[in-house]
Amino acid sequence: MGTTSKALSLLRLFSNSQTDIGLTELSRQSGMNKATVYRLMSDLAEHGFVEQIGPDRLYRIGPGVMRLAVLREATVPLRSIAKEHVRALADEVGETTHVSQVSGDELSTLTYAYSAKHGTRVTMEDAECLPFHATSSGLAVLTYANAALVHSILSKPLERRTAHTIVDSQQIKDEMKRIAIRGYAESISGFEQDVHSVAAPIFAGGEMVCGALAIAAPVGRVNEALRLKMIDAVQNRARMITEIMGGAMPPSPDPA
Amino acid sequence: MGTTSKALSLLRLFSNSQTDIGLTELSRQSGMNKATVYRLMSDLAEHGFVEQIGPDRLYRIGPGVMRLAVLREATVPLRSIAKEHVRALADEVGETTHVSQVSGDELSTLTYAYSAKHGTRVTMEDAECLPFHATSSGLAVLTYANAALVHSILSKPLERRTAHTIVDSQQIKDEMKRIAIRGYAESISGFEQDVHSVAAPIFAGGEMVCGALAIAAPVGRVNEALRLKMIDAVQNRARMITEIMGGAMPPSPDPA
DNA sequence: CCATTTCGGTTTATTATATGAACCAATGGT
DNA sequence: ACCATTGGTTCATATAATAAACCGAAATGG
Repeated sequence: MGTTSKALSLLRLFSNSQTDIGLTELSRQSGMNKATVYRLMSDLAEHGFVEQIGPDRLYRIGPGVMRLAVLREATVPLRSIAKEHVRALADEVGETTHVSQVSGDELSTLTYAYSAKHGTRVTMEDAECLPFHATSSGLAVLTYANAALVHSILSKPLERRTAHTIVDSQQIKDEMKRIAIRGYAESISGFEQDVHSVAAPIFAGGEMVCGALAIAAPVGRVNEALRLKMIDAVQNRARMITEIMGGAMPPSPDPA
Repeated sequence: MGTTSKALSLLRLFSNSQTDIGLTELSRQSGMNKATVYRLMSDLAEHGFVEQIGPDRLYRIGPGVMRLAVLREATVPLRSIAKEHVRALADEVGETTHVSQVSGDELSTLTYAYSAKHGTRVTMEDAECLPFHATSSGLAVLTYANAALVHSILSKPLERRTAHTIVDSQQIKDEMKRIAIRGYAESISGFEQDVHSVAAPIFAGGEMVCGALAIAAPVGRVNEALRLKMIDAVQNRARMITEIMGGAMPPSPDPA
Protein backbone atom coordinates (compact mmCIF):
# COMPACT_ATOMS: atom_id res chain seq x y z
CA MET A 1 0.00 0.00 0.00
CA GLY A 2 1.24 3.47 -0.86
CA THR A 3 2.23 5.92 1.84
CA THR A 4 -0.54 8.30 0.87
CA SER A 5 -3.12 5.56 1.16
CA LYS A 6 -1.85 4.71 4.60
CA ALA A 7 -2.20 8.30 5.71
CA LEU A 8 -5.71 8.60 4.34
CA SER A 9 -6.75 5.27 5.82
CA LEU A 10 -5.94 6.68 9.24
CA LEU A 11 -8.79 9.12 8.76
CA ARG A 12 -11.20 6.21 8.49
CA LEU A 13 -10.61 5.36 12.11
CA PHE A 14 -12.46 8.49 13.15
CA SER A 15 -16.20 8.13 13.63
CA ASN A 16 -18.94 9.60 15.75
CA SER A 17 -18.31 6.96 18.37
CA GLN A 18 -14.60 7.78 18.29
CA THR A 19 -14.03 11.43 17.48
CA ASP A 20 -10.77 11.90 19.36
CA ILE A 21 -7.93 9.39 19.15
CA GLY A 22 -4.44 9.39 20.61
CA LEU A 23 -1.22 8.48 18.84
CA THR A 24 -0.75 5.07 20.45
CA GLU A 25 -4.38 4.19 19.89
CA LEU A 26 -4.13 5.10 16.20
CA SER A 27 -1.04 2.95 15.96
CA ARG A 28 -2.83 0.04 17.60
CA GLN A 29 -5.98 0.27 15.51
CA SER A 30 -4.20 0.77 12.21
CA GLY A 31 -1.53 -1.82 12.88
CA MET A 32 1.13 0.65 11.77
CA ASN A 33 4.27 1.56 13.64
CA LYS A 34 3.91 4.42 16.08
CA ALA A 35 6.64 6.45 14.42
CA THR A 36 4.98 5.99 11.06
CA VAL A 37 1.61 7.06 12.40
CA TYR A 38 3.23 10.06 14.02
CA ARG A 39 4.74 11.26 10.78
CA LEU A 40 1.61 10.59 8.77
CA MET A 41 -0.58 12.40 11.28
CA SER A 42 1.87 15.30 11.28
CA ASP A 43 1.48 15.52 7.52
CA LEU A 44 -2.30 15.43 7.83
CA ALA A 45 -2.22 18.04 10.57
CA GLU A 46 -0.03 20.32 8.47
CA HIS A 47 -2.83 20.47 5.94
CA GLY A 48 -5.62 20.87 8.46
CA PHE A 49 -7.12 17.43 7.95
CA VAL A 50 -6.63 16.68 11.61
CA GLU A 51 -5.75 18.79 14.62
CA GLN A 52 -4.36 18.00 18.03
CA ILE A 53 -6.30 19.11 21.01
CA GLY A 54 -6.08 19.19 24.76
CA PRO A 55 -3.26 18.37 27.14
CA ASP A 56 -3.22 14.71 26.06
CA ARG A 57 -2.71 15.69 22.41
CA LEU A 58 -5.59 13.67 21.02
CA TYR A 59 -6.20 13.98 17.31
CA ARG A 60 -9.54 14.86 15.76
CA ILE A 61 -10.76 15.78 12.30
CA GLY A 62 -9.47 19.24 11.46
CA PRO A 63 -10.90 22.41 9.93
CA GLY A 64 -9.26 21.83 6.57
CA VAL A 65 -11.91 19.35 5.50
CA MET A 66 -14.55 22.07 5.74
CA ARG A 67 -13.01 24.07 2.92
CA LEU A 68 -13.03 21.02 0.68
CA ALA A 69 -16.56 20.14 1.73
CA VAL A 70 -17.86 23.62 0.97
CA LEU A 71 -16.10 23.38 -2.37
CA ARG A 72 -17.59 19.96 -3.02
CA GLU A 73 -21.06 21.25 -2.24
CA ALA A 74 -20.53 24.20 -4.56
CA THR A 75 -19.79 21.67 -7.32
CA VAL A 76 -22.14 18.83 -6.42
CA PRO A 77 -24.75 20.14 -3.97
CA LEU A 78 -26.13 16.77 -2.91
CA ARG A 79 -26.16 17.52 0.78
CA SER A 80 -27.90 20.87 0.61
CA ILE A 81 -30.52 19.46 -1.75
CA ALA A 82 -30.91 16.34 0.32
CA LYS A 83 -31.43 18.36 3.47
CA GLU A 84 -34.62 19.97 2.20
CA HIS A 85 -36.12 16.78 0.89
CA VAL A 86 -35.19 14.74 3.91
CA ARG A 87 -37.00 17.30 6.06
CA ALA A 88 -40.05 17.38 3.81
CA LEU A 89 -40.22 13.60 3.60
CA ALA A 90 -39.99 13.21 7.37
CA ASP A 91 -42.93 15.57 7.79
CA GLU A 92 -44.84 13.81 5.04
CA VAL A 93 -44.66 10.30 6.45
CA GLY A 94 -44.06 11.09 10.11
CA GLU A 95 -40.94 8.95 10.41
CA THR A 96 -37.15 9.33 10.46
CA THR A 97 -35.58 9.90 7.04
CA HIS A 98 -32.00 10.10 5.82
CA VAL A 99 -29.83 10.41 2.74
CA SER A 100 -26.60 8.47 2.48
CA GLN A 101 -23.82 8.84 -0.03
CA VAL A 102 -21.44 6.45 -1.75
CA SER A 103 -17.73 7.12 -1.55
CA GLY A 104 -15.53 4.36 -2.85
CA ASP A 105 -16.76 1.23 -1.17
CA GLU A 106 -18.29 3.03 1.76
CA LEU A 107 -21.76 4.38 2.33
CA SER A 108 -22.13 7.13 4.90
CA THR A 109 -24.98 9.17 6.27
CA LEU A 110 -25.03 12.63 4.75
CA THR A 111 -28.03 14.16 6.50
CA TYR A 112 -31.16 13.04 8.31
CA ALA A 113 -34.38 14.38 9.79
CA TYR A 114 -36.75 13.33 12.55
CA SER A 115 -40.50 13.72 12.63
CA ALA A 116 -42.21 15.11 15.69
CA LYS A 117 -45.31 13.05 14.99
CA HIS A 118 -44.48 10.16 17.33
CA GLY A 119 -42.79 9.91 20.67
CA THR A 120 -40.74 6.94 19.56
CA ARG A 121 -38.61 7.11 16.47
CA VAL A 122 -35.57 5.61 14.86
CA THR A 123 -32.55 7.68 15.84
CA MET A 124 -29.56 8.37 13.63
CA GLU A 125 -25.99 9.51 13.99
CA ASP A 126 -23.99 11.85 11.79
CA ALA A 127 -21.47 10.45 9.34
CA GLU A 128 -22.23 6.88 10.26
CA CYS A 129 -20.94 4.23 7.87
CA LEU A 130 -23.68 1.88 6.70
CA PRO A 131 -23.11 -1.70 5.54
CA PHE A 132 -24.31 -2.32 2.00
CA HIS A 133 -25.75 -5.75 2.63
CA ALA A 134 -27.70 -5.03 5.79
CA THR A 135 -29.50 -1.76 5.09
CA SER A 136 -32.18 -0.80 2.61
CA SER A 137 -30.04 2.18 1.55
CA GLY A 138 -27.09 -0.09 0.92
CA LEU A 139 -29.10 -2.54 -1.13
CA ALA A 140 -30.69 0.25 -3.14
CA VAL A 141 -27.25 1.60 -4.01
CA LEU A 142 -25.70 -1.77 -4.64
CA THR A 143 -28.43 -2.70 -7.09
CA TYR A 144 -27.46 0.15 -9.38
CA ALA A 145 -23.73 0.21 -8.68
CA ASN A 146 -21.10 -0.86 -11.17
CA ALA A 147 -19.95 -4.47 -11.17
CA ALA A 148 -16.61 -3.60 -9.56
CA LEU A 149 -18.25 -2.20 -6.43
CA VAL A 150 -20.71 -5.09 -6.20
CA HIS A 151 -17.88 -7.57 -6.42
CA SER A 152 -15.77 -5.67 -3.93
CA ILE A 153 -18.58 -5.74 -1.37
CA LEU A 154 -19.89 -9.24 -1.92
CA SER A 155 -16.52 -10.96 -2.15
CA LYS A 156 -15.73 -10.19 1.46
CA PRO A 157 -17.56 -11.97 4.26
CA LEU A 158 -20.78 -10.14 5.21
CA GLU A 159 -21.15 -9.15 8.82
CA ARG A 160 -24.14 -10.50 10.70
CA ARG A 161 -25.73 -7.53 12.44
CA THR A 162 -28.94 -9.14 13.69
CA ALA A 163 -30.65 -12.49 13.43
CA HIS A 164 -32.38 -11.19 10.28
CA THR A 165 -29.27 -9.97 8.44
CA ILE A 166 -28.78 -11.64 5.08
CA VAL A 167 -25.16 -12.73 4.97
CA ASP A 168 -25.23 -14.98 1.89
CA SER A 169 -23.97 -13.16 -1.20
CA GLN A 170 -26.16 -15.16 -3.55
CA GLN A 171 -29.27 -14.20 -1.60
CA ILE A 172 -28.16 -10.57 -1.83
CA LYS A 173 -27.79 -10.88 -5.59
CA ASP A 174 -31.27 -12.36 -5.89
CA GLU A 175 -32.66 -9.57 -3.78
CA MET A 176 -30.89 -7.02 -6.01
CA LYS A 177 -32.72 -8.41 -9.03
CA ARG A 178 -36.06 -7.90 -7.31
CA ILE A 179 -35.04 -4.37 -6.23
CA ALA A 180 -34.14 -3.50 -9.80
CA ILE A 181 -37.66 -4.43 -10.89
CA ARG A 182 -39.53 -2.79 -7.99
CA GLY A 183 -37.36 0.31 -7.84
CA TYR A 184 -37.01 0.34 -4.06
CA ALA A 185 -35.23 -1.67 -1.38
CA GLU A 186 -36.61 -2.84 1.92
CA SER A 187 -34.99 -4.08 5.10
CA ILE A 188 -36.76 -5.37 8.20
CA SER A 189 -34.49 -5.58 11.24
CA GLY A 190 -31.51 -6.32 9.03
CA PHE A 191 -29.30 -3.61 10.49
CA GLU A 192 -30.83 -2.71 13.82
CA GLN A 193 -33.38 -4.78 15.64
CA ASP A 194 -36.93 -3.39 15.34
CA VAL A 195 -36.16 -1.04 12.48
CA HIS A 196 -38.10 -1.32 9.25
CA SER A 197 -36.71 0.75 6.42
CA VAL A 198 -37.34 1.39 2.75
CA ALA A 199 -34.94 3.15 0.39
CA ALA A 200 -34.70 4.36 -3.19
CA PRO A 201 -31.53 5.16 -5.13
CA ILE A 202 -30.40 8.65 -6.11
CA PHE A 203 -28.55 9.23 -9.36
CA ALA A 204 -26.34 12.11 -10.45
CA GLY A 205 -24.50 13.02 -13.59
CA GLY A 206 -26.18 10.52 -15.89
CA GLU A 207 -27.10 7.07 -14.67
CA MET A 208 -24.48 6.93 -11.93
CA VAL A 209 -25.87 6.09 -8.50
CA CYS A 210 -24.51 8.46 -5.89
CA GLY A 211 -26.53 7.57 -2.83
CA ALA A 212 -29.93 6.68 -1.47
CA LEU A 213 -32.90 8.20 0.27
CA ALA A 214 -34.45 6.15 3.05
CA ILE A 215 -37.24 6.09 5.60
CA ALA A 216 -36.83 4.18 8.83
CA ALA A 217 -39.63 3.36 11.23
CA PRO A 218 -40.08 1.16 14.30
CA VAL A 219 -41.20 -2.27 13.12
CA GLY A 220 -44.30 -2.25 15.30
CA ARG A 221 -45.68 0.87 13.68
CA VAL A 222 -45.38 -0.29 10.09
CA ASN A 223 -48.76 -1.65 9.06
CA GLU A 224 -49.47 -2.27 5.40
CA ALA A 225 -50.95 1.20 4.89
CA LEU A 226 -47.87 2.96 6.26
CA ARG A 227 -45.61 0.60 4.38
CA LEU A 228 -47.19 1.45 1.06
CA LYS A 229 -47.10 5.13 1.89
CA MET A 230 -43.39 4.91 2.75
CA ILE A 231 -42.57 3.07 -0.47
CA ASP A 232 -44.49 5.51 -2.58
CA ALA A 233 -43.13 8.60 -0.85
CA VAL A 234 -39.50 7.51 -0.82
CA GLN A 235 -39.52 6.74 -4.52
CA ASN A 236 -41.16 10.02 -5.41
CA ARG A 237 -38.71 12.07 -3.41
CA ALA A 238 -35.73 10.13 -4.70
CA ARG A 239 -36.88 10.82 -8.24
CA MET A 240 -37.09 14.53 -7.43
CA ILE A 241 -33.59 14.63 -5.99
CA THR A 242 -32.24 12.66 -8.94
CA GLU A 243 -33.76 15.13 -11.35
CA ILE A 244 -32.30 18.15 -9.54
CA MET A 245 -28.90 16.47 -9.46
CA GLY A 246 -28.99 16.06 -13.21
CA GLY A 247 -29.20 12.31 -12.91
CA ALA A 248 -31.36 9.72 -14.61
CA MET A 249 -32.79 6.45 -13.41
CA PRO A 250 -31.79 3.56 -15.64
CA PRO A 251 -34.73 1.67 -17.17
CA SER A 252 -36.14 -1.30 -15.28
CA PRO A 253 -34.75 -4.60 -16.49
CA ASP A 254 -36.99 -6.77 -18.63
CA PRO A 255 -38.75 -9.10 -16.16
CA ALA A 256 -38.31 -11.95 -18.66
CA MET B 1 8.58 17.32 1.41
CA GLY B 2 6.87 14.05 2.33
CA THR B 3 4.84 12.10 -0.17
CA THR B 4 1.67 12.56 1.83
CA SER B 5 2.16 16.31 1.92
CA LYS B 6 2.59 16.33 -1.82
CA ALA B 7 -0.66 14.46 -2.30
CA LEU B 8 -2.56 16.76 0.02
CA SER B 9 -1.07 19.87 -1.52
CA LEU B 10 -2.62 18.81 -4.80
CA LEU B 11 -6.01 19.36 -3.20
CA ARG B 12 -5.14 23.00 -2.66
CA LEU B 13 -5.18 23.58 -6.38
CA PHE B 14 -8.93 23.14 -6.42
CA SER B 15 -10.98 26.27 -5.88
CA ASN B 16 -14.32 27.70 -6.91
CA SER B 17 -12.67 29.24 -9.93
CA GLN B 18 -11.11 25.91 -10.81
CA THR B 19 -13.32 23.04 -9.69
CA ASP B 20 -12.28 20.52 -12.34
CA ILE B 21 -8.65 19.93 -13.26
CA GLY B 22 -7.03 17.47 -15.64
CA LEU B 23 -3.94 15.38 -15.01
CA THR B 24 -1.55 17.41 -17.14
CA GLU B 25 -2.85 20.65 -15.69
CA LEU B 26 -2.33 19.37 -12.15
CA SER B 27 1.18 18.38 -13.09
CA ARG B 28 1.85 21.82 -14.53
CA GLN B 29 0.44 23.77 -11.62
CA SER B 30 2.04 21.65 -8.93
CA GLY B 31 5.37 21.39 -10.67
CA MET B 32 5.38 17.64 -10.04
CA ASN B 33 6.00 14.96 -12.58
CA LYS B 34 2.94 13.72 -14.41
CA ALA B 35 3.46 10.12 -13.35
CA THR B 36 3.80 11.23 -9.75
CA VAL B 37 0.63 13.27 -9.91
CA TYR B 38 -1.15 10.34 -11.50
CA ARG B 39 -0.28 8.01 -8.68
CA LEU B 40 -1.03 10.54 -5.98
CA MET B 41 -4.39 11.36 -7.50
CA SER B 42 -5.15 7.67 -7.78
CA ASP B 43 -4.49 7.31 -4.07
CA LEU B 44 -6.72 10.27 -3.31
CA ALA B 45 -9.44 8.92 -5.58
CA GLU B 46 -9.29 5.54 -3.91
CA HIS B 47 -10.33 7.20 -0.69
CA GLY B 48 -12.99 9.42 -2.24
CA PHE B 49 -11.13 12.68 -1.78
CA VAL B 50 -11.29 13.27 -5.50
CA GLU B 51 -13.24 11.68 -8.31
CA GLN B 52 -12.77 11.59 -12.05
CA ILE B 53 -15.60 12.73 -14.15
CA GLY B 54 -16.62 13.01 -17.78
CA PRO B 55 -15.02 11.72 -20.95
CA ASP B 56 -11.91 13.86 -20.44
CA ARG B 57 -11.31 12.40 -16.99
CA LEU B 58 -11.06 15.67 -15.13
CA TYR B 59 -10.59 15.46 -11.39
CA ARG B 60 -12.79 17.19 -8.86
CA ILE B 61 -13.22 17.09 -5.10
CA GLY B 62 -14.88 13.79 -4.21
CA PRO B 63 -17.68 12.66 -1.93
CA GLY B 64 -15.30 11.33 0.72
CA VAL B 65 -14.69 14.79 2.14
CA MET B 66 -18.36 15.09 3.02
CA ARG B 67 -18.20 12.27 5.53
CA LEU B 68 -15.26 13.91 7.26
CA ALA B 69 -16.95 17.30 7.14
CA VAL B 70 -20.14 15.97 8.71
CA LEU B 71 -18.00 14.34 11.35
CA ARG B 72 -16.09 17.54 11.94
CA GLU B 73 -19.31 19.48 12.33
CA ALA B 74 -20.60 16.90 14.77
CA THR B 75 -17.48 17.57 16.84
CA VAL B 76 -16.94 21.28 16.27
CA PRO B 77 -20.15 22.77 14.85
CA LEU B 78 -18.69 26.09 13.78
CA ARG B 79 -20.33 26.15 10.38
CA SER B 80 -23.85 25.34 11.47
CA ILE B 81 -23.65 27.89 14.27
CA ALA B 82 -22.07 30.45 12.01
CA LYS B 83 -24.80 30.00 9.42
CA GLU B 84 -27.54 31.22 11.73
CA HIS B 85 -25.61 34.20 12.98
CA VAL B 86 -24.35 35.21 9.59
CA ARG B 87 -27.96 35.26 8.39
CA ALA B 88 -29.19 37.23 11.38
CA LEU B 89 -26.34 39.72 11.13
CA ALA B 90 -26.96 40.31 7.42
CA ASP B 91 -30.60 41.10 8.17
CA GLU B 92 -29.61 43.29 11.10
CA VAL B 93 -27.23 45.58 9.25
CA GLY B 94 -28.51 45.12 5.70
CA GLU B 95 -25.12 44.15 4.26
CA THR B 96 -23.22 41.03 3.19
CA THR B 97 -21.78 39.01 6.06
CA HIS B 98 -19.51 36.00 6.26
CA VAL B 99 -17.60 33.72 8.59
CA SER B 100 -14.17 32.46 7.69
CA GLN B 101 -12.12 29.77 9.35
CA VAL B 102 -8.42 29.26 9.99
CA SER B 103 -6.83 26.04 8.85
CA GLY B 104 -3.08 25.92 9.10
CA ASP B 105 -1.87 29.07 7.42
CA GLU B 106 -4.96 29.51 5.31
CA LEU B 107 -8.17 31.36 5.92
CA SER B 108 -11.20 30.25 3.96
CA THR B 109 -14.81 31.31 3.72
CA LEU B 110 -17.05 28.93 5.63
CA THR B 111 -20.46 30.49 5.01
CA TYR B 112 -21.94 33.83 4.03
CA ALA B 113 -25.27 35.64 3.72
CA TYR B 114 -26.61 38.46 1.62
CA SER B 115 -29.12 41.09 2.65
CA ALA B 116 -32.04 41.95 0.40
CA LYS B 117 -32.09 45.51 1.67
CA HIS B 118 -30.07 47.04 -1.15
CA GLY B 119 -29.81 46.39 -4.85
CA THR B 120 -26.03 46.53 -4.77
CA ARG B 121 -24.08 44.39 -2.39
CA VAL B 122 -20.69 42.80 -1.92
CA THR B 123 -20.78 39.31 -3.43
CA MET B 124 -18.96 36.31 -2.09
CA GLU B 125 -17.84 32.91 -3.25
CA ASP B 126 -17.82 29.61 -1.42
CA ALA B 127 -14.60 28.23 -0.01
CA GLU B 128 -12.59 31.22 -1.14
CA CYS B 129 -9.14 31.60 0.42
CA LEU B 130 -8.62 35.01 1.99
CA PRO B 131 -5.24 36.69 2.44
CA PHE B 132 -4.47 37.50 6.07
CA HIS B 133 -2.88 40.86 5.43
CA ALA B 134 -5.47 42.32 3.05
CA THR B 135 -8.81 41.52 4.68
CA SER B 136 -10.41 42.60 7.91
CA SER B 137 -11.12 38.94 8.72
CA GLY B 138 -7.49 38.05 8.17
CA LEU B 139 -6.23 40.86 10.37
CA ALA B 140 -8.73 40.01 13.10
CA VAL B 141 -7.50 36.42 13.14
CA LEU B 142 -3.83 37.30 12.85
CA THR B 143 -4.06 39.63 15.83
CA TYR B 144 -5.02 36.76 18.11
CA ALA B 145 -3.07 33.99 16.40
CA ASN B 146 -0.02 32.33 17.89
CA ALA B 147 3.39 33.73 17.08
CA ALA B 148 4.23 30.88 14.72
CA LEU B 149 1.34 31.66 12.40
CA VAL B 150 2.03 35.39 12.49
CA HIS B 151 5.64 34.79 11.58
CA SER B 152 4.71 32.32 8.86
CA ILE B 153 2.41 34.84 7.21
CA LEU B 154 4.45 37.99 7.64
CA SER B 155 7.81 36.49 6.70
CA LYS B 156 6.67 35.91 3.12
CA PRO B 157 6.18 38.83 0.74
CA LEU B 158 2.65 40.22 1.00
CA GLU B 159 0.66 40.38 -2.21
CA ARG B 160 -0.58 43.78 -3.33
CA ARG B 161 -4.27 43.33 -4.14
CA THR B 162 -5.26 46.98 -4.62
CA ALA B 163 -3.62 50.36 -4.32
CA HIS B 164 -4.76 50.41 -0.70
CA THR B 165 -3.36 47.04 0.34
CA ILE B 166 -0.86 47.25 3.18
CA VAL B 167 2.13 45.18 2.12
CA ASP B 168 4.64 46.23 4.76
CA SER B 169 4.87 43.68 7.57
CA GLN B 170 5.77 46.32 10.16
CA GLN B 171 2.68 48.32 9.33
CA ILE B 172 0.63 45.14 9.70
CA LYS B 173 2.13 44.54 13.14
CA ASP B 174 1.33 48.10 14.21
CA GLU B 175 -2.23 47.67 12.97
CA MET B 176 -2.52 44.40 14.91
CA LYS B 177 -1.67 46.24 18.13
CA ARG B 178 -4.49 48.68 17.47
CA ILE B 179 -6.89 45.85 16.65
CA ALA B 180 -6.02 44.10 19.92
CA ILE B 181 -7.05 47.23 21.81
CA ARG B 182 -10.21 48.01 19.79
CA GLY B 183 -11.35 44.41 19.45
CA TYR B 184 -12.23 44.65 15.77
CA ALA B 185 -10.42 44.95 12.45
CA GLU B 186 -11.25 47.18 9.53
CA SER B 187 -10.24 47.19 5.90
CA ILE B 188 -11.16 49.75 3.29
CA SER B 189 -10.52 48.58 -0.26
CA GLY B 190 -7.61 46.49 0.89
CA PHE B 191 -8.80 43.29 -0.75
CA GLU B 192 -11.30 44.33 -3.38
CA GLN B 193 -11.73 47.85 -4.65
CA ASP B 194 -14.76 49.62 -3.18
CA VAL B 195 -15.31 47.13 -0.37
CA HIS B 196 -15.32 48.35 3.21
CA SER B 197 -15.28 45.58 5.78
CA VAL B 198 -15.13 45.15 9.52
CA ALA B 199 -14.41 41.90 11.32
CA ALA B 200 -14.18 40.46 14.80
CA PRO B 201 -12.40 37.28 15.88
CA ILE B 202 -14.12 34.06 16.94
CA PHE B 203 -12.59 31.84 19.59
CA ALA B 204 -13.18 28.19 20.38
CA GLY B 205 -11.93 25.79 22.99
CA GLY B 206 -10.35 28.32 25.30
CA GLU B 207 -8.60 31.38 23.94
CA MET B 208 -7.72 29.86 20.58
CA VAL B 209 -8.85 31.93 17.61
CA CYS B 210 -10.59 29.73 15.05
CA GLY B 211 -11.95 32.26 12.59
CA ALA B 212 -13.64 35.60 12.13
CA LEU B 213 -17.03 37.12 11.53
CA ALA B 214 -17.14 40.00 9.05
CA ILE B 215 -19.45 42.50 7.41
CA ALA B 216 -18.65 43.84 3.96
CA ALA B 217 -20.34 46.82 2.37
CA PRO B 218 -19.78 48.98 -0.71
CA VAL B 219 -17.49 51.86 0.27
CA GLY B 220 -19.94 54.50 -0.94
CA ARG B 221 -22.67 53.34 1.41
CA VAL B 222 -20.59 53.37 4.59
CA ASN B 223 -21.25 56.65 6.34
CA GLU B 224 -20.16 57.10 9.95
CA ALA B 225 -23.53 55.94 11.30
CA LEU B 226 -23.46 52.68 9.35
CA ARG B 227 -19.81 52.17 10.20
CA LEU B 228 -20.46 52.39 13.92
CA LYS B 229 -23.42 50.11 13.58
CA MET B 230 -21.35 47.54 11.70
CA ILE B 231 -18.56 47.65 14.27
CA ASP B 232 -20.95 47.25 17.15
CA ALA B 233 -22.99 44.49 15.53
CA VAL B 234 -20.05 42.42 14.33
CA GLN B 235 -18.44 42.43 17.75
CA ASN B 236 -21.66 41.47 19.50
CA ARG B 237 -22.33 38.58 17.16
CA ALA B 238 -18.75 37.37 17.30
CA ARG B 239 -18.96 37.31 21.08
CA MET B 240 -22.15 35.25 20.85
CA ILE B 241 -20.57 32.72 18.52
CA THR B 242 -17.46 32.53 20.68
CA GLU B 243 -19.58 31.79 23.72
CA ILE B 244 -21.52 29.01 22.00
CA MET B 245 -18.28 27.50 20.74
CA GLY B 246 -16.98 27.33 24.28
CA GLY B 247 -14.32 29.90 23.55
CA ALA B 248 -13.13 32.95 25.43
CA MET B 249 -11.80 36.29 24.27
CA PRO B 250 -8.38 37.06 25.71
CA PRO B 251 -8.26 40.26 27.74
CA SER B 252 -7.34 43.49 25.96
CA PRO B 253 -3.67 44.37 26.29
CA ASP B 254 -2.76 47.15 28.66
CA PRO B 255 -2.68 50.31 26.49
CA ALA B 256 0.43 51.44 28.34
C1' DC C 1 -7.48 13.94 -44.92
C1' DC C 2 -3.21 13.50 -42.99
C1' DA C 3 0.16 15.59 -39.72
C1' DT C 4 0.75 17.39 -35.20
C1' DT C 5 -0.24 18.27 -30.66
C1' DT C 6 -2.18 17.16 -26.37
C1' DC C 7 -4.41 14.25 -23.57
C1' DG C 8 -4.55 10.37 -19.81
C1' DG C 9 -2.05 6.65 -18.58
C1' DT C 10 2.10 3.21 -18.21
C1' DT C 11 6.76 1.43 -17.80
C1' DT C 12 11.41 0.93 -15.48
C1' DA C 13 15.93 1.93 -13.72
C1' DT C 14 17.41 5.12 -10.31
C1' DT C 15 17.13 7.36 -6.00
C1' DA C 16 15.10 9.46 -2.36
C1' DT C 17 11.99 8.47 1.15
C1' DA C 18 9.43 5.77 4.53
C1' DT C 19 9.97 2.53 8.06
C1' DG C 20 10.35 0.38 12.81
C1' DA C 21 12.98 -1.15 16.90
C1' DA C 22 14.85 1.02 20.47
C1' DC C 23 14.96 4.95 23.21
C1' DC C 24 13.47 9.56 25.89
C1' DA C 25 11.03 12.40 28.93
C1' DA C 26 6.74 13.22 31.09
C1' DT C 27 2.55 11.91 33.26
C1' DG C 28 -0.48 9.25 36.24
C1' DG C 29 -1.92 5.53 38.98
C1' DT C 30 -0.91 2.05 42.59
C1' DA D 1 8.95 4.98 44.85
C1' DC D 2 7.78 2.41 41.17
C1' DC D 3 5.83 0.63 36.96
C1' DA D 4 3.01 1.30 32.98
C1' DT D 5 1.53 4.51 29.59
C1' DT D 6 1.65 8.36 27.06
C1' DG D 7 3.51 11.44 22.99
C1' DG D 8 7.52 12.05 20.57
C1' DT D 9 12.48 11.12 18.49
C1' DT D 10 16.48 8.71 16.43
C1' DC D 11 18.95 6.38 12.68
C1' DA D 12 20.42 2.29 10.01
C1' DT D 13 17.90 -0.34 6.80
C1' DA D 14 14.77 -1.47 3.27
C1' DT D 15 11.11 -0.14 0.62
C1' DA D 16 8.45 2.81 -1.99
C1' DA D 17 8.46 7.19 -4.78
C1' DT D 18 10.24 9.32 -8.72
C1' DA D 19 11.02 11.08 -13.64
C1' DA D 20 12.05 10.40 -18.49
C1' DA D 21 10.61 8.12 -22.17
C1' DC D 22 6.96 5.95 -24.24
C1' DC D 23 2.03 4.48 -25.78
C1' DG D 24 -2.49 4.81 -27.94
C1' DA D 25 -6.45 7.72 -28.44
C1' DA D 26 -8.62 11.81 -29.25
C1' DA D 27 -8.76 16.43 -30.62
C1' DT D 28 -6.79 20.22 -33.58
C1' DG D 29 -5.68 22.42 -37.66
C1' DG D 30 -3.75 23.23 -42.03
